[in-house]
Amino acid sequence: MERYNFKSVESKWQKIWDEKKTFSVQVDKKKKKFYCLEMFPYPSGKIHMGHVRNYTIGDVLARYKILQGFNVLHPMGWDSFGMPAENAAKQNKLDPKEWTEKNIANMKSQLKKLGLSIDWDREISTCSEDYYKHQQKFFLELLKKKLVYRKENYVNWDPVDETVLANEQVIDGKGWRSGAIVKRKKLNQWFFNITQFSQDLLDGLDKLNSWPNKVKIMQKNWIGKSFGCEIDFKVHGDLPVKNIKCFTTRPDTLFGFSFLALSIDHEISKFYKDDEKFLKFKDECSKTGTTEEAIAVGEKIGFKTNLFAINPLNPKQKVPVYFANFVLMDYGFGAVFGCPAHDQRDFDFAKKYNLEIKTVVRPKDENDTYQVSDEAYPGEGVLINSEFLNGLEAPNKSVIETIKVLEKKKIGLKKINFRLKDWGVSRQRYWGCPIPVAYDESGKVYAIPDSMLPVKLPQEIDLNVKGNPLDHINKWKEIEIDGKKLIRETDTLDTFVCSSWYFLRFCSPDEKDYGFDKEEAKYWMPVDQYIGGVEHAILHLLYSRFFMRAISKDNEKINLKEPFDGLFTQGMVCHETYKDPDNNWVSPDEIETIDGKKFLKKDVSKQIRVGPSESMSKSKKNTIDPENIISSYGADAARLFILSDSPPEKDVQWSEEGINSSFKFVQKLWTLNTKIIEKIKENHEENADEEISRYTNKFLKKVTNNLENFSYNKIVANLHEMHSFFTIQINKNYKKDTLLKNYQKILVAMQPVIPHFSNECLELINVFDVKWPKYDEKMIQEEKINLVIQINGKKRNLIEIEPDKPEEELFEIIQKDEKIIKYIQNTQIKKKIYIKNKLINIII
RNA sequence: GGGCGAAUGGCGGAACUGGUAGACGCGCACGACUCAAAAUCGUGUUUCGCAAGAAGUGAGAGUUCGAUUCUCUCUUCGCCCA
Repeated sequence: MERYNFKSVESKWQKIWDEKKTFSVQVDKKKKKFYCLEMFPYPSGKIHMGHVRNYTIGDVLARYKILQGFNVLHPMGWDSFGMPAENAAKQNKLDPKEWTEKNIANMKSQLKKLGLSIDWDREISTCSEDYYKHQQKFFLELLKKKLVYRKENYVNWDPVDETVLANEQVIDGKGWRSGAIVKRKKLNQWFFNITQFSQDLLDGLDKLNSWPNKVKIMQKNWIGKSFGCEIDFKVHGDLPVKNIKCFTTRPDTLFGFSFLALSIDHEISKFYKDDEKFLKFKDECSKTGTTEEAIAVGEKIGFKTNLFAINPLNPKQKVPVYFANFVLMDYGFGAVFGCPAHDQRDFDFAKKYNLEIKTVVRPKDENDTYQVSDEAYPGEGVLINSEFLNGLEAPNKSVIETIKVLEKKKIGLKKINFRLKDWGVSRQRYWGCPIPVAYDESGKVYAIPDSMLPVKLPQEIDLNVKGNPLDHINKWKEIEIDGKKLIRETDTLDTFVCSSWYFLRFCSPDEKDYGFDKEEAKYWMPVDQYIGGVEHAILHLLYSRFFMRAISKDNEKINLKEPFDGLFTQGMVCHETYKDPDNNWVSPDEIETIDGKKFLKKDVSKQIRVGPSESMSKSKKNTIDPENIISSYGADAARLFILSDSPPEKDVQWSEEGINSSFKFVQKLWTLNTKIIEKIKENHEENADEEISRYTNKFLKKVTNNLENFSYNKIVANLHEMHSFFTIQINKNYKKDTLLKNYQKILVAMQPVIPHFSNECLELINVFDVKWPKYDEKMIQEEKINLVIQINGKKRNLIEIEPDKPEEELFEIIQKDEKIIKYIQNTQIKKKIYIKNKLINIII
């Protein structure tokens, strides 16, 4: 028997798909559309296993939907702006564009080898002028709509990459790419006014029924809506300041007030701009990052002012006003009132500066003499030591009551506050989309006119300069608009902007005048199923939701809020980790297995320690190169394995044994296929036709359900079961037609998972135009049913019965059953429970 | 500290709305083929027990005729936020 030659079969079908443009689609209003999209990759040079998993999952869905008759848009593109290109170019003295294009070409050929059902005619790359031209137009549109603005702001400065980082790009006080400790720096920045949509972005989550709950919760927490109160504190002192505004979610703890803390950027700091001690303090503060986490972990330090604030509920009480490093200017008003007893940061601060710690909330099971001692008590309870507020349930009732009092006295105002901040999009980098504005001498902003778009990136640049390379190219910077000499903006846009609308561009990638065509976008949008890593749960997905709203505002071309109707977040690909005796990481292909133990290939005296399975990473050397896997096992085997071992939303463990087993399974399916083709040549009248039809229908039902529920791992199990069934059944006799028709359906059902194999086998039986096979519910009804017999809820026997037998009849059978009789003789039966066609439970 | 989720054989994982726990795969063991090995095929594989049987889904309780599934308490782990 001929072995299955995956190499020739896979390349044959890939060529056919390419040449016939099998997956190229057009708007067709007669057909229902399905937009299947996986998060597009950054062209780093090579695909990794994470890509293989992501795109295989998407491909299974896309192919299934195609078979179901949908008009499926399944595009692919490149998120091709960003720092790795610039860094690589710097190191190797290359052009970032060349480096990127080379990577794209390589990755594209790798992806093609996976046999994906991609419409490559729609390929886009965010670093191409065709793409970023439209992005610049969107920027200017947003500028007109006042959704983009410029302000001077403290930013997270990455001293290694010499760029500004968004808060969410700072992890543990370090830059997400460089790992360098982040510093504070004041810069003029462009911002997207995402906060204008805070409430809308929050409300929209409720309607996203096909999104994972956890992602919605993460976004909700990120938006961070809180209910509280704006309080206007009266202040005394030797500065010309009368009031300080604060926002607080806990106005009910005002009787525990012991200091007022200001951000070092609060406007009051202007009075201290020549105070050396203050400047020293400010310098100290800038060493702590601006992230909430850095502030929570870092030491709380303060600088005492000459001001005193008055407690609005207790005018006799005066408390000191400090500048403190834990207060952020962009939350609330850059001022917080300190209640040390019930907030841990305030507590730490009060301890350090010897401030009063007055307990005003007691836990429910304590009495009124309760006092906070070693740490703050931020929990629920009852108000104490708070005069007319005493006895109120905190915080639910007490907050509302206190706000009422403050509003009556006209010193406070009920207020909703959001944690979400505006999105700073300026990056001091070359390899990004230029921001299409210019400035005159006074700093006035001028939009670059439409006729001068796109603002192209200059070529032949020197990347080995400090700061932003664009800043150094005067020839490019200087322009003239309407006879006015202006200087261009040299910052480029955050690459998250590029990925905030690429799904729109896929609808009409060749549209010249605008980012998308009205009719095409109307047909294809929204994305029906978006698939990607959960690491983008907040940033990319929230930005895209914002951008969709921002573009839609006052736009006759589109009016859509949510770009992604369905979302699926897949798990990571993991692999065991290995270390040699000297504690160095060892890669899997440097290892040899002897008698179940692992040794270093080049020195077998050195045994390898096997560590836990962890997400594949270059630093731990536990990566597997997909290209090697595909060339030695084939794309179908790789697809089969990456789907088989775990549900798609969970992490999967890559293993040599696993891919090997999938490879063997494809061979086994081929052996079966050969046998079946032989068998089809025969025709018998005495037959097992019903059995095989029944099985096929059951199989199709399972596979269909598993496809609908993203239980792709179970489809692989279904295929194994099918293989065992047919391997045994093929020895029986069938009518030629019955066998052919059933087997054909099974081959089609394989198509989403192992498309090359399926197409090849279908071709061998001369089937070309296929649809997703429907199963017949009638054929699934069992002719015999296994009835469970329980005594006191424990299974004691299993009998085979015809369905829908009357209860009394069953009971008679059971009473004579030898396994059951010993339990029920000489005892009284208290109760019988009968679940039709399932079980009988006898209680004795 | 808060939120979300998870915990099932040696391992990855099945079990639809409470109704046969352990599908399917890996690994392992035995057997067939072979001079031998690899490959392939077959059989077995939760634990204890020769067996009949008993126990068993992180721990403990509860609801129920019946709980991996529902409720409560706890433990451990993961992710996100702090």
